[in-house]
Amino acid sequence: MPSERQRRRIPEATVERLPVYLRILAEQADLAIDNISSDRLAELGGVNAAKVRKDLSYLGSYGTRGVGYEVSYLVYQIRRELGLTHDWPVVIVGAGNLGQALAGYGGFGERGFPVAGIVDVDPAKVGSVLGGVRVRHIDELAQIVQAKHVNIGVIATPSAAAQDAAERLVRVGVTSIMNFAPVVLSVPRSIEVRKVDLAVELQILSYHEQRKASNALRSVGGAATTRPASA
Amino acid sequence: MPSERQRRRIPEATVERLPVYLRILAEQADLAIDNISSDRLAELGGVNAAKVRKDLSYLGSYGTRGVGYEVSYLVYQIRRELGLTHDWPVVIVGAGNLGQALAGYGGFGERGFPVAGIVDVDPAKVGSVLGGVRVRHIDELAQIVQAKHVNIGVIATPSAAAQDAAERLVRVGVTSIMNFAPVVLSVPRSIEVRKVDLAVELQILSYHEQRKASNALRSVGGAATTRPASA
DNA sequence: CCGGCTTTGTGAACGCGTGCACGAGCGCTA
DNA sequence: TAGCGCTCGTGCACGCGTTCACAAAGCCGG
Repeated sequence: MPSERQRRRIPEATVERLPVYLRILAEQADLAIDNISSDRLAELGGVNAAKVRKDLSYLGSYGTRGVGYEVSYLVYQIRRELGLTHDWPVVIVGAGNLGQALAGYGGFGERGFPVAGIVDVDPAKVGSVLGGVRVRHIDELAQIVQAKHVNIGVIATPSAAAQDAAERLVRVGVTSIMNFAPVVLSVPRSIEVRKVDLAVELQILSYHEQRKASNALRSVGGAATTRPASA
Repeated sequence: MPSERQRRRIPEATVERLPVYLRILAEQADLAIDNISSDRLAELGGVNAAKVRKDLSYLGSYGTRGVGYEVSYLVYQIRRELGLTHDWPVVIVGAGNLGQALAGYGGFGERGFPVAGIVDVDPAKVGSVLGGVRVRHIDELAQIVQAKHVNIGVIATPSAAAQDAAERLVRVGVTSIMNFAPVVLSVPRSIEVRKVDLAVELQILSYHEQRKASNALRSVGGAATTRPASA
């Protein structure tokens, strides 16, 4: 008999896909679909069916052969594994353009990540209200984090202030950081950091665009010299 | 003699790191540092030195043994490879909270991705000005894309509208898409899509937080039963 | 109750990315 | 000009992630 909580480590690549499955499954549940095959889930998620099955197998064997997976049960299992059985309040550092948009974006709270607070160094910004949350001074960070039991911090400051923001967050006990500033943060190894760098994403797209362009040029030039006679 | 343009394909993993190197190198150039070793670059970028050298070797061999890399030349080479020798105008679809923040965020233009236009379906939003760009109706998408030679589109719509936005973008000739909506887009294979899903990022952090918490619990419980007598 | 159909779960092979280790090459100094 | 120290470039091995392919297992119709 396998141990009930065989908490074997889940590969990082799988962890990154589980939220996608979860969203799709939740949508299916809303459509009153209570059973789904790995094939269908793979199609909706844009991935390989074998990968879906292997990913889900890390949670335990919750499928039924010949039938598929029970949507609601799978939703429950994924939510449990991702730690989404309760809310994770987040604190946003930086009330500039991006910080304001994040605070105003309702999607966070809906998905279990309510904005516990937003702080800024600039006294001029303190006091204004964004998305129902009042901007407070960064010196109140510790108080917010402790009062609301915040574990996750979001850095939405300019690049120059990001490292300082990270250090403040770590100092007050935050252990996970989502960083929007285009800098490499230096933090203790125990702190989990996810970076979201829009410029990097655009530059990757640029690379592929440039590649398409130069390939197109080459194939035009190459066609004249390498095209077979009439095959 | 190796061909001058041995355009061997660059691994995707490397492509994703080149923008980071580029940013660091540009910073070093601003500090009047004109030479850098792979070791130092690795340290600043938070990666392995061997990886840096291997990544850069895909661009050609532009380093000098015993010395390092010439910063300005490397900047030039990376920019060339990423297709950053000229601007790539982008068009933003969706003038909601996020679209507004993106348009207002100056970082795009600075880094070579000027906002060529921002469009929305909602007539009430059309006409207002965000970050110096007037919001136009989505029916004008084709006109904007053609007039400004846009190849890259940014989807900042609600989930329900994202697929339609993607199809419109593809139809008017956009071939790269950055998607902020939490949905899997269905587009032709030739279209490059990068997704940026904030909820997914937070859920990944949640997983690690939950893991830390359950590990802490287990080690406390386990210590009571498994701690050796006095070893 | 049995045979066929469907779909899961997973062993195994493959390919990509990472990191080590070291030879090759360059500059500096005496 | 010779020797030395430093750093690049890369062959190689290892590990992770992906995918195929198939046996195991459940459902259903006759």
